[in-house]
Amino acid sequence: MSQNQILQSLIAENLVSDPKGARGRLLKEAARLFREKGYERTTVRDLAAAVGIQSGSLFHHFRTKEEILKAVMVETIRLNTALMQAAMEAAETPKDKLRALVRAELESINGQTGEAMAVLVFEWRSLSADSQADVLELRDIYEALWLDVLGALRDQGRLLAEPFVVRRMLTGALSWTVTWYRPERGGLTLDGLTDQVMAMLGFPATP
Amino acid sequence: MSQNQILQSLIAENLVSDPKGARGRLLKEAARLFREKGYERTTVRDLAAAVGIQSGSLFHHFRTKEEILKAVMVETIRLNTALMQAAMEAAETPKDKLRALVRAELESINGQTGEAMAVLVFEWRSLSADSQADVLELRDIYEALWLDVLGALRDQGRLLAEPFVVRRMLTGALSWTVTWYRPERGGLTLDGLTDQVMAMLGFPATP
DNA sequence: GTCTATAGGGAGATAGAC
DNA sequence: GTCTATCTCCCTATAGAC
Repeated sequence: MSQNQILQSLIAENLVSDPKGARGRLLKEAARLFREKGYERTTVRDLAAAVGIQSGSLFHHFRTKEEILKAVMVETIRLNTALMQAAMEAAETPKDKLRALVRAELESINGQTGEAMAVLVFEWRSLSADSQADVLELRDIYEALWLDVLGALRDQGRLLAEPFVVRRMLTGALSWTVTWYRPERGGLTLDGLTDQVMAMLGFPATP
Repeated sequence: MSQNQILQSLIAENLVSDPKGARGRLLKEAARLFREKGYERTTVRDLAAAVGIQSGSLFHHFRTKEEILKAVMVETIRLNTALMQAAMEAAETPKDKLRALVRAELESINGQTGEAMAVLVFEWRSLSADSQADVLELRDIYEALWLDVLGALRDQGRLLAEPFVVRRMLTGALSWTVTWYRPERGGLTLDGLTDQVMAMLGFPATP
């Protein structure tokens, strides 16, 4: 399945909003603004203006501003879990699966859903404790994918560190790329960056 | 020089505030609150209450709230640059120097200055563009230390990836530990965590 | 150097017309 | 489903007394 087909099927199941609809467009703009200015500095007036309505009208779609933040995060995790699963299925060996996961996460962070992924990392504290608990449940599915693959590499003796530590280090390292990686400025492509991450972990690029 | 001696000499040079003085205590509380609730959600009333004064009195010490954020960041970088330099001087080989840097940065992030280090990472966007430029200058000195060591390892053929990419990955990975690493809960000591990071990079622990 | 009091501005959210 | 109008609250920062 292509990335677009995955998105379409999630929309059909009502797990993520159609980016063409009113709700989907708002969430997309919200992700952009939250990433750019931070959740707190983004006002409901900013959000409304970004989709061309008045601030009062927002509250027809969402009860509170925080509900918007939560929706951005929930839909992002749902989409990316599906993308990761698809990326892994195409790979055969644990090493190839790891590469697929790294590549897919870098793509999530630096591609179309990058703004929402950055929000997930940097605006976490702005989410209420209750909402955090809900979102964490979804995250566990996603993390299990990684731990399986890293565990297999560890069993093969090709990974010297503990899988759960490596996963947490990679979470930080890959998320952080959003602050510095600029593919459009030339230099490093997404595949090149993936090669660098694999090389850092001791897996030389196979040309 | 011990860590405490380094701190004392920076205080003597007026490069960081004495934690016992009024300014130093405020900055320490500010770091704690900014880390806990975020800069935007922390009010000047919160800051004042944390040191037992009224909000209006704060503005006798700092002209604006943002000036407090900037001071937290500047003093943190100054202290940590000095700590890193000292940590490196004690090591001989590039590998040992890398370990010393990793250990020192993990200690900065998870030790006494951890709150301020986390603020540096997570509240960056809350700093005005002008202040960001000032702080970035200080950061360059700090980063050069890392690139020298990673470059030496690369020359030795013991590092497969590009030094500047590895440094950025490590910045993310090590900063991220602040969100999950809890030494007091047992399990992993700071040295153990350092070993894990080194192992991840392909340098087995030497017992 | 700290206090009290308050100015001045925006913030999130609501109500009811269309 | 969007508009206008507005409520209420709380934020940063200032002023002047002590």
